[in-house]
Amino acid sequence: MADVINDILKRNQLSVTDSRKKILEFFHHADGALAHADIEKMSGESFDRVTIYRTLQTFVEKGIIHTIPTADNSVKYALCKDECAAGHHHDDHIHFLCDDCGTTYCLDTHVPAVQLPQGFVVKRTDVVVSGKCGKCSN
Amino acid sequence: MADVINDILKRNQLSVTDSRKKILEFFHHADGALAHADIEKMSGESFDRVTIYRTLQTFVEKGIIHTIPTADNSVKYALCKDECAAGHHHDDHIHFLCDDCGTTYCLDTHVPAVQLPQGFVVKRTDVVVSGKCGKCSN
DNA sequence: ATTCCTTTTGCAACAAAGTTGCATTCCGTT
DNA sequence: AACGGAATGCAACTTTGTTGCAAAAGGAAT
Ligand SMILES: [Mn+2]
Ligand SMILES: [Mn+2]
Ligand SMILES: [Zn+2]
Ligand SMILES: [Zn+2]
Repeated sequence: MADVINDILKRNQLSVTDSRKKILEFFHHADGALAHADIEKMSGESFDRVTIYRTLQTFVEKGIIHTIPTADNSVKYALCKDECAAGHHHDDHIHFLCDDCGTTYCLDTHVPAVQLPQGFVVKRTDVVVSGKCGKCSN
Repeated sequence: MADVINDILKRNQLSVTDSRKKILEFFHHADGALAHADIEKMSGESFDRVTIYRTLQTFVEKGIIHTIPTADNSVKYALCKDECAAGHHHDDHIHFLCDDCGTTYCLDTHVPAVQLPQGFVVKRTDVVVSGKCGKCSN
């Protein structure tokens, strides 16, 4: 486990620090996506708020995690499953936000190709579905 | 013009106030979606920041405008073209965010039906595409 | 036009979220 | 062990969003 974490950081030319290891572990243990606020709560007094901001930013830039837009002004983050590299994300899967339990899922469904007007160039497509997840719909 | 604005408010059982008229006009004149910050800049000293928050919230509840999630933690708002009523939005079109000019477009393309795992119930689907718009891609 | 009641607004105070600069500490290498 | 660059913590600050309450405005009735 510790090896996996270590590897990810080294592979991305990032020095292995306590905060980075801890935050990466949070993502690995989490069953859904995490918001900045989630990490802040989980970490308690371990490290500074600012460090979390900077770490998340670094991870996104390196292609270790990706962002998930939500309708309520709260970006969430999740591990990139696909082979994402610095500056080149390929997280073309759809996301699901459960209105009940609040969990954000990365689903295996690929985002569909969308039809756009003449001249529009697609860089990124986000599909965010909300409703009730499997656990909450019964 | 003033009549149209007036009608929308009355139809939704909202009293016709300066701020509501002005904000509705902003949306009608805008070629794209507007963020809270945009409206604040446009209105100058006309009315209070809090009024803008409350007005946007009211308009969303009444089905006059709808929200558009973005990856950068800034919700945008646009007029509902479709027949949306209080508590029942039907804005099932996709959105496009231009990375160059910042404009957010409501496109006429309908959101696709997405395949979800067993037990997942869909309430809302947001498709947000980003890249370069027609004006910026040349 | 005046009155009356309800809704909306503005203000102030506050809370939460995010940013920046800089000194200190830590990491990786020599 | 020592060094240099990168990461962290802290403080100060800005921006964004929320809440309570008194004043003002809107709409309906007289
Ligand atoms: Mn994902
Ligand atoms: Mn729209
Ligand atoms: Zn759920
Ligand atoms: Zn553009």
